Amino acid sequence: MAKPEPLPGFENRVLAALPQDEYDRLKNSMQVFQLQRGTILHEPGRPMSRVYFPRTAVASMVTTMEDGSTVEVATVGNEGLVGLPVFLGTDSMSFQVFIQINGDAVALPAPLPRETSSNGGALRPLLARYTQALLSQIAQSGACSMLHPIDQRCARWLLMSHDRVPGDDFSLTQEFLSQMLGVRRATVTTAASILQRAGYIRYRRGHIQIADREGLESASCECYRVIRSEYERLIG
Amino acid sequence: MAKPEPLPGFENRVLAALPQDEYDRLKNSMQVFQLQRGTILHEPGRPMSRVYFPRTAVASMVTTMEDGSTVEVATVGNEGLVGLPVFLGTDSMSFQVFIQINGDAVALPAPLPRETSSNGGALRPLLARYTQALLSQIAQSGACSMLHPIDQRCARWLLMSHDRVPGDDFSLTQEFLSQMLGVRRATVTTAASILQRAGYIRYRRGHIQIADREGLESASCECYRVIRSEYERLIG
DNA sequence: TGGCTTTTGTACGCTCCCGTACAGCCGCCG
DNA sequence: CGGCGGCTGTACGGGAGCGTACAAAAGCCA
Repeated sequence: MAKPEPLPGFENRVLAALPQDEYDRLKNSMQVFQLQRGTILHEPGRPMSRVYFPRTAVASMVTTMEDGSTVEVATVGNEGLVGLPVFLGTDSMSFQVFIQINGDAVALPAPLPRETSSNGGALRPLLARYTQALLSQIAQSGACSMLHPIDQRCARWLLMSHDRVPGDDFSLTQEFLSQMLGVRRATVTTAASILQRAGYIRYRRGHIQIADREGLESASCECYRVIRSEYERLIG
Repeated sequence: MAKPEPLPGFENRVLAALPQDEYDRLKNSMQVFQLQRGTILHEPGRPMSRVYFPRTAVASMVTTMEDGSTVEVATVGNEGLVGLPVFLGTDSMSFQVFIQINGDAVALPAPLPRETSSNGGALRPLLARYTQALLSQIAQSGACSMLHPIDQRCARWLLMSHDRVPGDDFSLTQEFLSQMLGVRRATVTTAASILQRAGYIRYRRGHIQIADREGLESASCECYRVIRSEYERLIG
């Protein structure tokens, strides 16, 4: 299962699926943002003022518990968008969303141009199918973290990021990864060492490189394939 | 946090939120099913022929891994429906859905009457908000099972079922509950004993009674409240 | 170049839950 | 009313990951 081909100009896949005229109509309202790791795109409960369509950036949706511990519930990259609630009838959701991997994203203002959000356009059915794909992703990764050991989940996470990023490497600390996976930093160190010793990845001080993608896939659990094929079925 | 008031006639809450005329238009296509525990409402990948709106029945969405192990990803009762994909643009999803607690449900044929699924009606925005609530539920319970000990999760599960069922008791074996929570049956026994000794629940041979709801809530983790308040915000 | 900060490696005891196994018990059905 | 099958209680060793702690190395900045 090869890494997905990047779109020309590293476009967002949802926007790229729009018919030309609809895309053109939206173009005037679009704004491009360079986003740095840690930038917060949405705080739980706060109204959203923009909808972000990542191009090379990758975002994380996380829940925060009362004791402060956090877990990632989903990854959003160029295959999707941040701001589904805007289409689902509210203007906020209960997760925090922030940038995980530096890159850029296209944004639209949150109360979208009427013609776009109403029926008849191509955007709405696209978003509906993306919603279902996201739902599957969240469910599958939830199940995954209950049933599969940390090194497999680690491999899965790296593959999913790799799919959403231009090259073969990106910046990432083990500390950060541990928060995404909901485990200790030390646990990530062990898992990553295994993958590194096997030659699947290489990393040094906050920077990681996917060296052998096929190997990494073999080290991951089935969940990577399940999620990916669901995305392909629904929005591929 | 008291148990939600049952609707008159134990109606499904989504259908009950429809304006009278829209409800009446659908009424002709409705069919009532008595559903027994174990009845399968949807197999992964298979096209859905009906959309089910549970009234007193409760259903579970589960993922099944390649090795056969299963985990519940969501519970659906009178607050929602089984068959969202029909509204999201496909006709199937990647989970299995089956009946968890005996009861009845109203069903509509899967390619819904056109006037209903198109825009302008009251149903579609309702479903959109339910979709978001379901998404939050799935995400929160995923995070929950990573971070919270089994007895708290057990209490949460019981509360969520209690909310969706007419009385204070329902039939449930520890074996079944263990599959829902993704743990060993023996682990459930220990967790349930704790709750029973505290006087929160009473059970005997496949039958459980909620004896002290408030106590049970105190034994549950925050996730119950989080999920419930998100439902109230979105479709309350 | 040298020092400081950030990141990574590793260790140790501990807890929760697993896998497995078996015993006891309830309640239905013959 | 007795047996059988399904449900529940309990036990024991094992393993994965936790909390904590400290050391080493890599890069940044002065």
